Amino acid sequence: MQKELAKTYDPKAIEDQLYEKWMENGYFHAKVNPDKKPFSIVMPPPNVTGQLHMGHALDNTMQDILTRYKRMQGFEALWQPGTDHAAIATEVKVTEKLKAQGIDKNEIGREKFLEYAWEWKEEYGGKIINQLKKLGSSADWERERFTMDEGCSKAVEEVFMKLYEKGYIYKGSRIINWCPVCETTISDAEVEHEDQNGFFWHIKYPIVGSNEYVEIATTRPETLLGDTAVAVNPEDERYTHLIGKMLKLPLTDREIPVVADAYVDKEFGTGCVKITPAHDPNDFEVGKRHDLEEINIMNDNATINSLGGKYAGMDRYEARKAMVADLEEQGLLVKVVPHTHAVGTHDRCGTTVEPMIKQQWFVKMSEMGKAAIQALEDGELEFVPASYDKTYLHWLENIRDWCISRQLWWGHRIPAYYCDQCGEMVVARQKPEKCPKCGCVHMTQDEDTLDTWFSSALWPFSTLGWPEKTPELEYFYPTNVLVTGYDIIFFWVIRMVFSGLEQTGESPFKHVLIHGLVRDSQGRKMSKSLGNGIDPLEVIDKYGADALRLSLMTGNAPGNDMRFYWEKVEASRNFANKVWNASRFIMMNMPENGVAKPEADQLMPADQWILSTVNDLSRDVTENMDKFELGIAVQKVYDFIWDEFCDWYIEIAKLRMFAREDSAEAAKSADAAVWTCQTVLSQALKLLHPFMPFITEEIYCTLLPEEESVMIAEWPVYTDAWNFQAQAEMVEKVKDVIRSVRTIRADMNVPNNKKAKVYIVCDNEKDEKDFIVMKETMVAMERLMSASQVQVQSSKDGISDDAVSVVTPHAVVYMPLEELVDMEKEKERLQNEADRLTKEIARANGMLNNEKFTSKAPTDKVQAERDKLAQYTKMKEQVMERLAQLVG
RNA sequence: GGGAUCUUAGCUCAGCUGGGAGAGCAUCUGCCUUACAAGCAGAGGGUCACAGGUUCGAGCCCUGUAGGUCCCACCA
Repeated sequence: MQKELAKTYDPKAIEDQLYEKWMENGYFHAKVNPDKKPFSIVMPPPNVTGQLHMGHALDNTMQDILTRYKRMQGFEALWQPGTDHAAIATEVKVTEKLKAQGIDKNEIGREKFLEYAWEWKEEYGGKIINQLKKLGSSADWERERFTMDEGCSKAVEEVFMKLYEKGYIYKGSRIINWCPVCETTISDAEVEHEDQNGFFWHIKYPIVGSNEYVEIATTRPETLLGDTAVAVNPEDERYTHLIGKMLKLPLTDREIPVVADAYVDKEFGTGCVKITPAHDPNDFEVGKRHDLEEINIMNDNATINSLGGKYAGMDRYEARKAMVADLEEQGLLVKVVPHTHAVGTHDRCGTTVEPMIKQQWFVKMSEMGKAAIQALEDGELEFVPASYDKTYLHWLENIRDWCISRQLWWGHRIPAYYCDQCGEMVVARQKPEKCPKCGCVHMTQDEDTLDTWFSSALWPFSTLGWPEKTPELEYFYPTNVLVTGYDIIFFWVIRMVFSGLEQTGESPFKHVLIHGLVRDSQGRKMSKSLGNGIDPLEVIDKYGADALRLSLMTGNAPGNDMRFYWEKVEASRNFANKVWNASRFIMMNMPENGVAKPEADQLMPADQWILSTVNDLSRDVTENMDKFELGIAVQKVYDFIWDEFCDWYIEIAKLRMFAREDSAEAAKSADAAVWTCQTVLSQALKLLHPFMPFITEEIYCTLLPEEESVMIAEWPVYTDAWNFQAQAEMVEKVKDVIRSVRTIRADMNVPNNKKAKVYIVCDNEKDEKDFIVMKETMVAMERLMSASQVQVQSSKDGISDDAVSVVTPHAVVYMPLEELVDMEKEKERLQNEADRLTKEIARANGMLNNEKFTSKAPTDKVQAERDKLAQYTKMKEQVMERLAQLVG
């Protein structure tokens, strides 16, 4: 019994139910299978506390498409999912939640806080995963991982130990980026530079033993308290005499030297730079070169510390204000000049970063960075699009050591232990029982945790069981593709690459498929503060997941940003509806017991044409998929289904299906048409499935009740059996004629119900024969042209002179329309056509008369041009002949 | 300061290794033709930012200019 499709397409009615079915049948689960080739993708783990946004929707749709495609191609396809603990993001949220409950994080302490954090994770961690499921994601949820689960933590510990033992991880006192609000260090990648309007304060630093002074310009006067020198360029004649002299540091009782350093730009500012080694990365370097004292003048919350004299306790900006006022009062402030400059801010909270010197843990990047560069240059790693190569290389070539310690609680704790008694440090997998130096049994673990990206850098192999040599690791690693946005290349992609290379000796993936941002309709970034975010779940609720997915995939090239439009989703939904109704129509016309595959001679040219077209389509789409041209691939499927299959083939096949009862012959023809519809549709559904999994599944299983799922169906492969070149050409000839007739009728405002006889006149036997065959086999021809009758003949004998005519490449079409024809208008139309052809002929002649073209261009291009010339010449003759006839 | 990228129809964007400019939406004209008005059939609309160059041939390759976007960068 044929199952029927609902009358209107309602995604809500099918999506959840189908997803349930897929889960139950275990289609998403991938296992080590030596009989199949592996294909694997790791999902960029969303934050446990995250909420699905358009970026996730795009990212995961692309991954799902690739996974489903490969799975259908017969690969053992693993899409490895999981979530990220997202150290600081989560810690901030948990802290805020506790605060709302009147609980102070610092009062309850680390252990208790972590309990709350885990509770939070348990409560919200599954949320985003469920949202991803709504999209149709076919990830292997049985393998879901978490960056802080036991295995991943083991991998983190292992990597830390190995890098430490190799000397790649070290602890050192360096200048780092400090966020005074989050009170933690952050890496260079987490600092966002934004131009801010500020000032240049020009300040006098008196020269000791003289009435003179040097003038320095600074954007941060409060750091003056930490100055330990003033630097000038050694070649700056204005100041050479001062080098080595001492200056009186204003507002303090300290004296500081003038040093010479090439870092100073003579042309910029006053040419004198105050040096604050403890609060500026450049000054830090200068300080090292000149062995200057490093004076930290700030507390962790960016208030001035006890070294700041009267300013102690003030916030950095408060102190700035007070100090500027004092300088002015003392006559040491020369001027204040407005100045815009780049200020480093913390990407998470927007706070201005304070450079500080602190003891932190670092990963030495030089060697691993080089390996990562090499991997790209060797082609072991490829970006799609390749333009991101430069971004990647440039970053790696300029990479600095990675600060990995964070003053947070939520994360992997650094496996370093200190002796309470002598301070000896031990880095070990297990807490040492006693100090190896003094034997003290009281060892305390380092308070800091690791940068969240330290664990996600290991994601491609930690999720597969590394450091154990698991079968999964052996089979699925390295992964094939990584899909992600360009905004996290630095944070994540690069770190995965060098970590993978270092730990496994292989790049963790071959291709990196980069996508852009989904912006709002005005091109703005979607953000909470602007309130312009579109919730993917709302889109799914209104239009279905398939419509959302299609909208995200069409008309967009890799790496490019795209804008979100509801209109586009609507268009996608309309396409879904089109597919739905075409399928419904086919099923409505399907005999109770289905149809058998017809004998080869029962297929009409039109049937062969559409089979041939879908055959070509499968080849083209596969090519695009393999090149990651997902947008182009789905566009081709869309065009095929709508334009070729629905608007032409079904319209052509309709009448044969309706005429089933007429005769035994008609029944056979109807069967052939139904079979072709069913076959072509099922092929098209397969090609569309990776993009629109739900609707294709629902239709496929209804259309082919014996089939279990389109998900596990075989991806269409080009076959010679469906190569019907000649028949395809015949159909195209007829389409030309039909289109021409329609255009003429529309131009002349001929109502649909006014049928006219149509004469197709061919001047050669081949075309005439083709049209006769088509007329005999394609019963819908008249209908598609609103013709009362179609007659194919070799001359215009018997056609009245006042018929309208149109010249097509393979035939001249005549339509006697009697009183409806305005002969003047008809002449004008023919004249326009003649003019157009004249131009075409001139163009073709121009090319062919160019000896350089004929000698240098590929022969097929030249031949194509000759063919066109011949055709246009013929067509023009026919137009002129007709014109002469009308005039005469 | 360096780099990337973009500039194509009214709007949003495609356009693969160079060989006669495309889609969706919008507009206009006919149609409720018994799968679909979330539809059907037609139509209009582009010196592919500008200027050079390479080539038989350039939206596509090269150089420069203008404008936009983004990334990186230690000019205080």
